[in-house]
Amino acid sequence: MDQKGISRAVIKRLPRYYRYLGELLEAGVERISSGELSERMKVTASQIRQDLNNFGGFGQQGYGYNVRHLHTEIAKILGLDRTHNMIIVGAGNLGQALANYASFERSGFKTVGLFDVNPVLKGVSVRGIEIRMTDELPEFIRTHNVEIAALTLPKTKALEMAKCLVDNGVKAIWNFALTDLNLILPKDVVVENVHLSESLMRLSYNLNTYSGEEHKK
Amino acid sequence: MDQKGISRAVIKRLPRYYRYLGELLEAGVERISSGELSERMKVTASQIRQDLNNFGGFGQQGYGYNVRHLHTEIAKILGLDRTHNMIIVGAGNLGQALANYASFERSGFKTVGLFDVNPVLKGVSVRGIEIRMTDELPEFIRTHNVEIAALTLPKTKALEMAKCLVDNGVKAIWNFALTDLNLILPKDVVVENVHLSESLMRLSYNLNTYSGEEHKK
DNA sequence: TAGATTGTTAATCGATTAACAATC
DNA sequence: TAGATTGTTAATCGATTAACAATC
Repeated sequence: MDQKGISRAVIKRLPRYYRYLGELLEAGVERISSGELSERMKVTASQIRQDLNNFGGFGQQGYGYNVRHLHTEIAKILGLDRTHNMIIVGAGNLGQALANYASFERSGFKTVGLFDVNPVLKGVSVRGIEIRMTDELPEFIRTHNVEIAALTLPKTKALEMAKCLVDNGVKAIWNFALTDLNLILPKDVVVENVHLSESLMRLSYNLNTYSGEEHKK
Repeated sequence: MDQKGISRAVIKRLPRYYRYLGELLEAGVERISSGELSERMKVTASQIRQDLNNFGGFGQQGYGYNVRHLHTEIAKILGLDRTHNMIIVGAGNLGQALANYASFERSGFKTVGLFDVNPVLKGVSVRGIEIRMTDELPEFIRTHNVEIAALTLPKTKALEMAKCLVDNGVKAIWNFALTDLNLILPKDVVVENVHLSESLMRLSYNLNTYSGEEHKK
């Protein structure tokens, strides 16, 4: 259950495997070989086999992989076989957008609370979740078994809030603020960054570089 | 101006350098050495020097890097020295959240239009931008010099819409839909994916793996 | 059994780090 | 000039791909 020393590159690819397997499952496909999957996903079959074998022998020689089984196993690896309670801290546009995203719930990420510092938002409901003030956070975290906090606050407030969350038992931060929380928080707190403006800059770089140019290869 | 063959890993780091340099600039720091910067950013000085030297010798022996100059140069590399017109296709929660994000504008990404298929949204304004119906897209793209389209539609509609956008001259897609557009679009169209649910799954994996465990090193 | 396809080892490729000569 | 720090080459490390023996 506890896999250590698996490279970040492998982990990054797992959700994509999971997605393709889900689609195959829906399409009623029972088995798939690494070769077939590699064609669909445009990666090498070798990579698929190497990646999966980090976690165990999910396939069978001469047969390939059972789609349903592999899908279930990857779900377990990613922790999608159980529910994770999540709160969203910062009920601005982005925070509310996340609260409205029903699809996270389907993967087991349940939004149990929505918080903000702005008193104007107090009591406003988003998809049935009432916005609370941040002074209620410590108690709420303890009483609601909160594991994950999505941080959708301006960078100026993010660091202090992150510390507060961690002090009160939050184990994972989904960080949308443009600051490197991981450099400041205890090492056992998991941080996943979504830095939208950096993503947009990479897009812009590629636009600069490839645009107008004939694509080689 | 046209850098070819620069690795994706380097590009991924550039926006972060840019951010740190911006902060130094604001703090009034004039010069910085790779060693000093490496300490702040928790990367090796070697990596910083290697990365920057892909684009030219921005430093000076015995002195280090001039913060303002380096900041400006990275901006140029990332294409932040000019304005990019962007539209947002899909005016749901996420689309509206992006439209409200003023900070993109500050980096030169200007939201000039907001589109949806839902007639209920027609004419609604978000931050002064009126929501239009998607049948107006082709003309709008041509007349407004649109380079970038943010795709914030459900996956089912994303592919068809992406094709339409590209047919009408969009060169870059900022893709929030959970589908691999890059596998289907022409190779000279730039795609940058923001797959939120995959990000959340990686967070969940790490939560599974590191939680409770004493951190080694 | 013969054919297919995995699991796994070995080879290659690319990215990171270390070292140091060049030079401001 | 002496000291500092870059730019760049060489060494190391890690990730990807290829190959093939194991096996269903």
